[in-house]
Amino acid sequence: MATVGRIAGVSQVTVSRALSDSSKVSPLTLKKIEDAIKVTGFVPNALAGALASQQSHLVSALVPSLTNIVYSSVVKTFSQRMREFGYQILLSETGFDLTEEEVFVSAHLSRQPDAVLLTGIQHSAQTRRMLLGAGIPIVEVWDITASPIDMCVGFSHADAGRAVADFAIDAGFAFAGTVTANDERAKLRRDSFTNRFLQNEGQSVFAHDCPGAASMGAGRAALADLIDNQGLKSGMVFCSSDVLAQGLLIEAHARGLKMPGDLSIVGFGDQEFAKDLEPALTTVRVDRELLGRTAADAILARIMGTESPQPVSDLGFEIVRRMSA
Amino acid sequence: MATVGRIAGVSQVTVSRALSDSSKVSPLTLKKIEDAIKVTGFVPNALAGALASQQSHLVSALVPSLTNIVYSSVVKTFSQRMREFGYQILLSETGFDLTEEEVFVSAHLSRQPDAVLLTGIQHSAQTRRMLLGAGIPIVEVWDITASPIDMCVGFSHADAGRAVADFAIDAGFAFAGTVTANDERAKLRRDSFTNRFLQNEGQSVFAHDCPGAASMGAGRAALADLIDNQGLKSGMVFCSSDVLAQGLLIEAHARGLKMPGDLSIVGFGDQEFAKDLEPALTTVRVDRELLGRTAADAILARIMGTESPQPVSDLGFEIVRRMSA
DNA sequence: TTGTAAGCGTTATCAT
DNA sequence: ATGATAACGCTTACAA
Repeated sequence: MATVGRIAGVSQVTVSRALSDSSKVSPLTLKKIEDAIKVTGFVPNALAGALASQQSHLVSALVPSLTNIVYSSVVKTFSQRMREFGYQILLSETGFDLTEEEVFVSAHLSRQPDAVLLTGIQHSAQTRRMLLGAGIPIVEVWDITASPIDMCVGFSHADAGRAVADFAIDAGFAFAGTVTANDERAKLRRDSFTNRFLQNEGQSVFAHDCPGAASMGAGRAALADLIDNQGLKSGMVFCSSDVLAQGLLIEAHARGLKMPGDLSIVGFGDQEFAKDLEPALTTVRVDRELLGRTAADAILARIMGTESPQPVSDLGFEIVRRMSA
Repeated sequence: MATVGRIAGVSQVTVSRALSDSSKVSPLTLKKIEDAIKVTGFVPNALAGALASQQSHLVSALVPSLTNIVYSSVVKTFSQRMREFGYQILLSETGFDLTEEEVFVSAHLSRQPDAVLLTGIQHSAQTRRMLLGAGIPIVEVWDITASPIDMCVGFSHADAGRAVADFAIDAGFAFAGTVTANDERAKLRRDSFTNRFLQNEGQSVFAHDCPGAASMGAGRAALADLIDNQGLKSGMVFCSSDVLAQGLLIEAHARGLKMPGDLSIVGFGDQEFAKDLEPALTTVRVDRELLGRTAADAILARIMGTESPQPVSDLGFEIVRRMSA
């Protein structure tokens, strides 16, 4: 900046002003400064700027998985919205591990982010403490709780599980199955589904828990297990994700099963491909774009300080009935 | 740090030393400092540290899409590897747009990253200039060129297209089709496939270019177009991604087509689900984990300065023959 | 082993 | 409208 100033014939501060608010310098000097910047190829040092202004324009985001579109799509809209306001995203993958998350939170916080986006409402005590101590807007997404660290935007997984159970009961199923990936929120849905189903007419629920992440292969294996080992003969199976459900669909096809005749399948997430499956997948829709945007807006509202954002926003969900169930 | 020092009864520098290299302070003072840190809940300011040391321990990564697993899986392994060495990732989505990329490069560079990861070898002149001027390791992934900005790791898309054409010729197909998403590298594969196929026994190539990103729905629509509008009756169709190929598979099933009998389909990427499709998908395997790790290692080697990394590494690809072709 | 002093490249506060 | 000066919170000589 000093160099740019020297070339433009002004002081370093004037260059700083020109860059942060061009209306604060005269048109003539602005022009000279712009020229000097072009000549030198000057790129401002945002680190120094952040240090001096106490505003990093950096937002930290922690997700369980970068490769799971369910999470990455939220980050996508979140990033886009934050970017409109000049924020960049420091992104890390915690892998569903609270201890890892703690390490990342600490590392991210040291970069002085202006806000933090977390996935889920389960965090270690130390994580909560650090976050609270940072004194910046914190938003937890994908779930809701009456006592967020700061703010949260999501929906009730317990409600979702129950809603699918009611759907199954209404459709007259006596038997059901669950196929669940290794994800806390998925387990929550599974449990509330099972409880509700059994409390109402449901006779029994066959359960298959996938050891790792959701994948089509895991879905195929799950249905094979349910049928071959657990003796599932008919009914509706509730999968913790559309990808898993797709695996079941393929395995069912391979076994010559009719859907929904012999077997009904319900997914979760309503990913783009769900409607294009054969049969089209009945699933639970969650508006992930809205999730990301709402999270961003909650943070922005707090940063701008104009409107005080509501601490918890329940975005709900919707069962989309298609052909598979 | 000054506060921590005061409590521990030492100066601020000593605290800095204790944190950066605990062996540089006496065990006794180290203990006192550690206690003081615990009491105060002190978190070092990485911004100030980076400003002073000229080392941000931040690495910038630019990808076309966050939600396309093909790119996110590379970022995943890249991040993991970089993290082992204490680097964090500033990630942005450029959306296949060179002008957007330029804006992001400039924004990222202002944060003084220690290295940059770019996707592809096509960049605006201004982007190249800024990157070169930054004087840090730059690695371009997913493609190779004899003249990278700094380093590149990937494979030849032209070679891949030709290899699939040869595969088609060897299998005796006279007719072929291409289904291509709106991605420069995919178009490159399509063109070299088509040229090679026609130069050798191939009679004609039906082409469907998807307007937007790859999706299952786009794949279904593509096959419908190829058959209903373009008159494709048989042959092998080369898709620019496994997701697209999956869409073709589903559409073909829905039309009662036999595969590979009536139609043969080849995907690209060998995503996890490819082997679990019905029929299992013949596709081109690219080792994305290796890609991410190699990119990270190239950067690390340059940063450490011990071994001088080779500027371009060709990781190749492999046609995985399964049932669909 | 520890401390002092200078400096990293900005922004903020006051003057002028 | 512009400039001088002091932070911002660290690291890196250099000194003790």
